[in-house]
Amino acid sequence: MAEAGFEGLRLRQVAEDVGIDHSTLHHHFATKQDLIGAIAEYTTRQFWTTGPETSDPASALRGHLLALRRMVEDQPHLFAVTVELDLRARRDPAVATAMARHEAGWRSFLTGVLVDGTTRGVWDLPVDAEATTELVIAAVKGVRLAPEAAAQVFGQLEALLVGRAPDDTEGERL
Amino acid sequence: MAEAGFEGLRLRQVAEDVGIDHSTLHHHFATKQDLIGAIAEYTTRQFWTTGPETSDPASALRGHLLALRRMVEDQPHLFAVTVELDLRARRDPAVATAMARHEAGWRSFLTGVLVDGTTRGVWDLPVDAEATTELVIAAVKGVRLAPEAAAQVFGQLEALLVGRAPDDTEGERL
DNA sequence: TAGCCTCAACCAAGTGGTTGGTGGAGCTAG
DNA sequence: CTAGCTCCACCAACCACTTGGTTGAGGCTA
Repeated sequence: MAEAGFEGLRLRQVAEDVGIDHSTLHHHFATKQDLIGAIAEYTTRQFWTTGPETSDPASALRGHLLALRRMVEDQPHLFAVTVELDLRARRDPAVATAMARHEAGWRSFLTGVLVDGTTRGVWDLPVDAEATTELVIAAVKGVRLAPEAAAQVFGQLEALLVGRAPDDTEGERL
Repeated sequence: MAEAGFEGLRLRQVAEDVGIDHSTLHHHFATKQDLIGAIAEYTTRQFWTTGPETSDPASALRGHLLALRRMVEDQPHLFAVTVELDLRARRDPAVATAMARHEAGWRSFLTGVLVDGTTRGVWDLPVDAEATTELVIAAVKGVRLAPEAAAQVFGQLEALLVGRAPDDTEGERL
């Protein structure tokens, strides 16, 4: 998937990759649609990572960004598939709902953290919670296409929001 | 293209849309590759808009963001194709070079403006030129998938960088 | 026997691409 | 004017191949 994308997704190839006949594949997934639905389901589920509990909005946001950055760098293929899914969602209702569900959770988490920070006066910038949520989501979605720039993007985003100087070479502190 | 994407791009369909036989299409574009190359060429060329000349980095950046926002809102199909191209570029060298060329120009423009602003001390935030360039590019690329959030994303980005309160309902001032 | 899981063979519907040929616009020589 | 010629855009028919999906016939374990 991550290599060929949906455009190059062939049932025979998938079957061969897992070492079975392509007709056998139909035994597990009745139609190609079902396979794709399962892919969408599986992929979005991969993002269910429970970050460390933090009551501080700033470090919560920082931790979230760091976690995303790590994921982009360590599992670029996962994000590659996500891009395919985002595109596919435009024409495939099943994928669309899976992605919408996934994104709704993400969105509410981000907005929650940002609102929390605003009420506590953590940000020293004009931060609109919803707008910033969209900004972060857009930035992450965009960086999926260029994982090598992940460090820069996340670093700068963090600097702007949480007010820390961007440096890529910080240590292991979580 | 914007509707079906590359995955659904069929020469016969394209030919029918323009009212010719599919074999005639081969008369103009020898192979499907050639057609796709032409699409990439044409699409990237659409972004050659010469913005208003400004010596002020802040308003230059603001104008750039505004122009992009307008484009996203007015020609979402154009950006839809761009997403397809970005994805295609992963496996198609021809598309990759076209996109790389286009992106290089964009990148150098952004970095130029940001560096300019830094030397003049325009930004009152820790703005790393290259990193911020990547951030802006990532945000724009991400927002293509959700044009309805364009106003929020660009507004917030502008607020963070140029330091203006995010409001979507400003007037026609250019 | 029953219930899965597996496969080879097959099918209809496309797929990109090729071939041979048609008809009209434009040019030139008689 | 017109006969002869070359382009050019066009098409119907065709080809080799791939696609997702089906069928029926085993095999394996319980």
